[in-house]
Amino acid sequence: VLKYALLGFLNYQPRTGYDLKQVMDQSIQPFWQAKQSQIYRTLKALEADGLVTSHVEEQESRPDRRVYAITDAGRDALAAWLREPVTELSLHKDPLLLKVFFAAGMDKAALLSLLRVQREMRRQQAATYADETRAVIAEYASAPGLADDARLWEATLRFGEQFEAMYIRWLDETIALIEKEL
Amino acid sequence: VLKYALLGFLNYQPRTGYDLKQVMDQSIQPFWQAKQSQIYRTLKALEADGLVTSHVEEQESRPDRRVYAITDAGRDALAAWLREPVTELSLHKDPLLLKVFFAAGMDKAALLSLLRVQREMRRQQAATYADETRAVIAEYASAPGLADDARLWEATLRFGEQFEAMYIRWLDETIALIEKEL
DNA sequence: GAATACATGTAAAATGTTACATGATTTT
DNA sequence: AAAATCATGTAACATTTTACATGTATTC
Repeated sequence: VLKYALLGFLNYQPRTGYDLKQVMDQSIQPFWQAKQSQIYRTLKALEADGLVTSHVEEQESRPDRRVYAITDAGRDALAAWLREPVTELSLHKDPLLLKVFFAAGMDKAALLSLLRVQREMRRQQAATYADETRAVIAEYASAPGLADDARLWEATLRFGEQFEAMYIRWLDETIALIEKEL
Repeated sequence: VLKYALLGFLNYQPRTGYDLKQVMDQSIQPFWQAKQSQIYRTLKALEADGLVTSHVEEQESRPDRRVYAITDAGRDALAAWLREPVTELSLHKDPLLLKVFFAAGMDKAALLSLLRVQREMRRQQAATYADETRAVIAEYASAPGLADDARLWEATLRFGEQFEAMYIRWLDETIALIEKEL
């Protein structure tokens, strides 16, 4: 799937692996993530498949950049993927919830601490979406002809915000439960 | 992390790889999943590390079962993991949201269909949690001495339910947005 | 008669993470 | 002067998924 995320961004403009990592972290982070090294590897695979091309731009005082651009075949592949139905549910893997599930044998104070730390991290993440991610989207949206795109970007950002809000509500509920009843 | 999930279940009672797959799918599915083959492999790794032991039970007319049991070292490893702070945010990877993000070039009707299919899948998942998962938890909770455990199991189940409810709300919102404004 | 459940596993491919490697520029 | 950021990537390792492989018993 990372392939299509990269094609999606390259469909707007050519970029380097480094650029792609930046823009992914600033936009689709709530529902897709990839490490730098994986992005480089996937770009090579895309090039081998003829879905992108690349050329090296020489630079002074910085390493040369390899800039990738989408090809017509790449655009076709992206469009085909978008049309494909999504038949599976997305999966969430969460070590914190796993710990809560098995926490009966645990010290109550330790469990509460785990939940409170997580609450702070979630609050911070929600703030990042509300400030930074929203600003990045607004900036990209200012380009002409991207009004429809921006509407959809905002919709996905709202998903991230609502997810964090739900998570924080659940943490508050669960902290209260443990304080009172366990 | 799967290691600890398996240790967590084996800490209640010995089980086979097959059993573990069943119980995982019926309880922690909202926040952890593993394939059968991965479970078998991880059990072998746990045995090599001395955290579980196994013995073969012969059966007529069915393949022999290899039953795994947790060791003292395994219990220690589980307890140590539970105490470890969770420093990272859990990540959600969702191809549907990725498609929405890049859907500007897509046919409006196709996008709406994608969202409506997802809505039905989420509704179904929420129903499964409310009926089946809740029943399985209630059954396990009826065993003596598991009242505290059951409280925590229910808390994690509520997370699953609230996640699905949030997702459905977001889908309704987004479907309405696209119908009206795009 | 076909599908599902029971019950086990291996092999290969794909995906994801961590560590290594380099070196300039900018900030503290 | 040290640390962080910009900018690029490779290599090794770990995890996860998919496909293959086998065979009985029970249910639809």
